[in-house]
Amino acid sequence: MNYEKLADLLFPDIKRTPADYEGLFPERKLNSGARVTRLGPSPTGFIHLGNLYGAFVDERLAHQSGGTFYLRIEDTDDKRKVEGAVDVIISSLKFFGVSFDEGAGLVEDTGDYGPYYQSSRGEIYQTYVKKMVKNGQAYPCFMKESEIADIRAKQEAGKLTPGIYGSFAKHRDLTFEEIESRINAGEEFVVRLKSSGTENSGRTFTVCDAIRGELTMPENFQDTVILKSNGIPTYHFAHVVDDHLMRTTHVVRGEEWLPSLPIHVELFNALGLELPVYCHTAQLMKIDDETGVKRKLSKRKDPELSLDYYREKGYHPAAVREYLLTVLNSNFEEWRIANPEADIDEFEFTTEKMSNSGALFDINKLNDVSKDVLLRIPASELADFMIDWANEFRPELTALINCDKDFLASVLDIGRSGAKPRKDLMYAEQILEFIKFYFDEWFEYEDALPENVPAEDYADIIASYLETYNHADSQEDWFSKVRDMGSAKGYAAKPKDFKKNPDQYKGHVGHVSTVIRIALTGRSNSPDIWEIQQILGKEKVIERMKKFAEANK
RNA sequence: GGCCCUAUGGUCAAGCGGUUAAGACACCGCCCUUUCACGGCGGUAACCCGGGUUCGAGUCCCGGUAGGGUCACCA
Repeated sequence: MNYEKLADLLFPDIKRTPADYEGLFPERKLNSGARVTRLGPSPTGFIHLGNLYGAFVDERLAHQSGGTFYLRIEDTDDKRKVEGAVDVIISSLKFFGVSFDEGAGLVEDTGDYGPYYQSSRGEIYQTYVKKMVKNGQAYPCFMKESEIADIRAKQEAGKLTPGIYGSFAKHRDLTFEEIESRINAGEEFVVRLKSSGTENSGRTFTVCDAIRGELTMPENFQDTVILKSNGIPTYHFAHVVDDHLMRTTHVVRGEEWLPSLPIHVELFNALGLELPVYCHTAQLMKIDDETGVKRKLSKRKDPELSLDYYREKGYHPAAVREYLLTVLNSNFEEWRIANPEADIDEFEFTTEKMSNSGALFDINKLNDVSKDVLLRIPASELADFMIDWANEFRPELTALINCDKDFLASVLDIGRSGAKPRKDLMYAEQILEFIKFYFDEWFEYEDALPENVPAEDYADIIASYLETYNHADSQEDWFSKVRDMGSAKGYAAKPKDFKKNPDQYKGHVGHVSTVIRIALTGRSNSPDIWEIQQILGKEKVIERMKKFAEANK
């Protein structure tokens, strides 16, 4: 077989050689130790927490080392393409603090290693495929879908390893004349790798994975498709060519790629290219609602794990990032405890500290992390965040959107200063519930009055309260008035007194406060009454008291 | 089914041949306290199983078992 002639027959229009591209995309000029990483999403228009988790690794690795992080769109499959998906990917990631230095962009690509859409790189891939054909490392295969299905059926029946390899690779040794006549007859073909491996050869290879350490695997023996009949490569081939030409140093991807690593290694070797450092991340998992079984996050099944879901819920991006980092690097929490105020970027992220078993997504933990993260964000910023959130996802919340920002900030800031700050705030939707009673539009009596307070006391307590109410009172003065008023009506000044002698009192000062609290907030639980009153203002306080007294005459 | 990865409390996890087997979240109790939250103290709860190697194994080796992943002209 004259492979050179074959290569020209298959790719008459490809005039360049790999060497040309080597010159076009020279090694990057970066400091030693700088890492080049990439995110290679397929534009399905859906991006979930697991994607962000992976993207975050790429981003940290590159930016921590003074390297480059770029975006490459892996759109080699038309069926998966969704209009506008790239915009969603870029803007979602950006919202969560992951931004690219180079690559596919909203308006246009940036960077010297493009194009960054695989669909625009056909000629490049074909140049490398042509070289492999020329070297006798790849061959055209004309098998039809039905033929392949038949082979598979036979293999399954005979309990053989499925796939196109060895004697199942029927077109591996077609003669030049046969190939030529099929092509002249207009037959479609794919190009397959002519694997140098054989099944059960016992030959293995070893690669060093930055997360998992040394991995030893059997050699590949499948004649995998590298170029589809439409002239676009499969993932395997595109990965090898692109990550080489774009000079990626670290390939971060999910562990689901581990089984195809032998293919990639054989391709790198066949092309005489250096292997990147692989970082196969463990997947974020969840318990399947129906089966109760732990499994990796799925695009279809888990819409609640979509990044949009967290945006809609109103999780602050900093909280999501911080949560992801606690899952990603086992020593992060320790570091955070030691450096409570430090910027997240100061944490030194390492692949070695990454877990290699799949972590279950834990909403409890996210919420807990979020409380601390929000505490570090100034109230005015949180006010902006709330308003932005409402504008985007809850436009019907006009009372919030149009409220006075300073007012909102003081509402959000309640009890947050001091040695033991409150940690009430987790995410926008929850915060909204938490602060709703400040707004007349949403104010309502949600909770029941305390049982031990007789109904005839309700209005009476409020009336007495208003008699002595002085908005300028200090917190201490205010409370001692409440206490005195309660005592006069037969309520213990201290809860302990009531507990000791429950028969001597109607209740204790806490019950009296609860009546006031409900009058003020509609709820039996709230932050400090005095502070709320200060925020609401004198008129509003009196108005609410009167309203309550009226309703409980 | 073949191959690959993984295996410490409910969850996330330290641990690198000798520890009373950390810590965080969740849960429970107590304290603080006018409610709630915060905070403090305490508690329940774990090395998948079986063989080796070793004076000694969560830790090393070999078998199982379980879970996950993967076996496309999808990525």
